[in-house]
Amino acid sequence: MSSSPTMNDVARVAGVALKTVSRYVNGETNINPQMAERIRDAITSLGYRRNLAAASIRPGRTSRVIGLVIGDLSNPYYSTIARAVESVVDAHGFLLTTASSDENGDRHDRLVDRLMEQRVDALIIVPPKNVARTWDQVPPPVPPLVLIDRPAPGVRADVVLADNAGGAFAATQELLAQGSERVAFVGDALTIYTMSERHRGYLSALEHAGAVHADALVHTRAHSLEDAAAIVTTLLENGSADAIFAANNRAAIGAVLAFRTLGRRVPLIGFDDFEAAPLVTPAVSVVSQDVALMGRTAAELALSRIDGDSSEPTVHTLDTRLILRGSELRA
Amino acid sequence: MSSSPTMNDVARVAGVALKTVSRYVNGETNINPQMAERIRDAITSLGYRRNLAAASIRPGRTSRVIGLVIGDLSNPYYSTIARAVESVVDAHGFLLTTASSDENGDRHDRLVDRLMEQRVDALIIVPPKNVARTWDQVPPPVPPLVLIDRPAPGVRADVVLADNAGGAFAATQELLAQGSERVAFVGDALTIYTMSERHRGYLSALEHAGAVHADALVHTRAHSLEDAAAIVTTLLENGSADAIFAANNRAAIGAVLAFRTLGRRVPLIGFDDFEAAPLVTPAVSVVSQDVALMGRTAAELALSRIDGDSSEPTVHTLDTRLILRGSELRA
DNA sequence: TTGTACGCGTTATCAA
DNA sequence: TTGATAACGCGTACAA
Repeated sequence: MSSSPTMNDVARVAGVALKTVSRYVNGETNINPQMAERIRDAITSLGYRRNLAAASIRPGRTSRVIGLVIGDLSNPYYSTIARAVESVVDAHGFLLTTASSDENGDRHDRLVDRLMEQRVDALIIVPPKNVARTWDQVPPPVPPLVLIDRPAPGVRADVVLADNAGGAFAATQELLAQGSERVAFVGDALTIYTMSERHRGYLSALEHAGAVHADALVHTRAHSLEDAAAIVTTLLENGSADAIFAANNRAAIGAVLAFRTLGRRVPLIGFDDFEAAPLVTPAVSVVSQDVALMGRTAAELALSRIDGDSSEPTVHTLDTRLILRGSELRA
Repeated sequence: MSSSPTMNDVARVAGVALKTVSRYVNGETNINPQMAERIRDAITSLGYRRNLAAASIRPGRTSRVIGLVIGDLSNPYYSTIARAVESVVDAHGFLLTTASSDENGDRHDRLVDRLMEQRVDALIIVPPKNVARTWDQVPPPVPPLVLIDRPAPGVRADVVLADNAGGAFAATQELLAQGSERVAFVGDALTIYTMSERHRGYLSALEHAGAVHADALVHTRAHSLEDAAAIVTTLLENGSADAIFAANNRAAIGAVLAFRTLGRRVPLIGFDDFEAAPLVTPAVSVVSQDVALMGRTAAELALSRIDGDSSEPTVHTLDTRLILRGSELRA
């Protein structure tokens, strides 16, 4: 692996000064056409390529790379965000470095530090469920920061959220409107921001309709498909619930599996769409977040901060949409 | 946004020489404990952070970033690859910059150029379906290169492939073993490497069993769910096929939709697993590729090349696995 | 063990 | 319009 030709090599071969090559490479116009041609020839004959890392250490210059820290790139929710961010920043000439925290606070912090050492121009982040270090412990300067999906304590950053409470409200309300009277909440721990918001919307809809609210109807230990399926099986067998609001994907799929095993079902609405939802029978109704829009919005916020916008940080709460496919109906 | 403190600032505040700070930061041992403490204090009080971009331009030093160019990060196939690559390279201290080509050759080449200008230590690539520039047109030096999913013309690079032909052979053979006699091939254009391999395996199984091979059974225009559904509908309505080998995800899902609409079905096996496959009725049998293993293998190859391994490039063909869930059976 | 001086590839200043 | 020279932040000979 021979070493790369440098601007100096190009200058030497073209018989011009270093700075002239720099000008040519950076597309400046005030250049003699003959020199330009000599430079062009030297570049192609040497196979010269810019060294952006070297360029980026100059004062006022940046890496034109944006860092994204999410939970797990192989999770469709996060990969949709990543792709949306990539599309927007690419259109502005930025590369995207992606990193998965696995929701582990220490790992998240390590990745953030590494990205800052790499001098990314902005950080777009999904805060980990298990926060280790808070942002006020991070010494400045910190690059422009945008949070997705969840807020984080003690940060000065733009935040892009889904209307979790509103979506849960709409789903619960729809189940009640279809004649259900005891709607169960099946989800994960309420210490998770999105869960707590969805739970809030669920309670609010019950209250709004004057419907039954019993602790036995709220289940916050559905950490896996299997957990969710077991919970739903119990709910149906003891007849305590006559409809289910599944507060995330796993809970919804678990409910479908339980229905299939039991051979009977109750009205169901899930939160967050998934590939299988329209394909199962009955097709699963969901509260849909526009995940790609969340990514695009975050990317645009990051770019405008890079551009120098120093106005107060904003919170963007994006609407959710209730997609009814049949599973919300009584059997 | 004030500017970052540098090693020089730390040296000044700590009252030591620049080089001593460099030694401390790089974890060298031969350092006076008192100086080490003064340096540590200066670092925390200033909020000093290394500038890895600056470090990387030194001769013999590298960016410790690996570039990944895939088709579309929001596609589960690619995001699984990306995550697997990320896990492996992260464990070795590398960051991962991911970029989506959308299978567009020009875009792919642009991204490759950009990543090389950023001086990534290796490139892991899924060649685009529409190749624009071949690798022998890229001037050296080129970083270590690993190809995933498809070969590319004129490259010196390690390649990681799935055994597409073998998987298709096994699927077709299973359908024949279940008593089908006219197995249709529903897929995309045979100009796509993986499609042509799967088609080859399909033909080979037919020949091996002495089964019917008719041009009317081979359909290579299933570019979307809808295309596939239409093709399968026709095949069932005119009775020309009594089993379907769906050569990719979209074709398999399209077949399921057609079955549902028609109210009847024939034995079906798809290629490449998908989230909904076990959830629909009947659960869809598939040829499964270990996509994560492909990513891990590619990452390990890249790392060993970075490590200096300059042996001949290798081709790794990973086994596929036939997962039978019920859809391969006669109704 | 610590420090000096220089170079990495690039861009910016300023004079020619 | 072009060029000589000085940074940018860091690591490495080599000397002290």
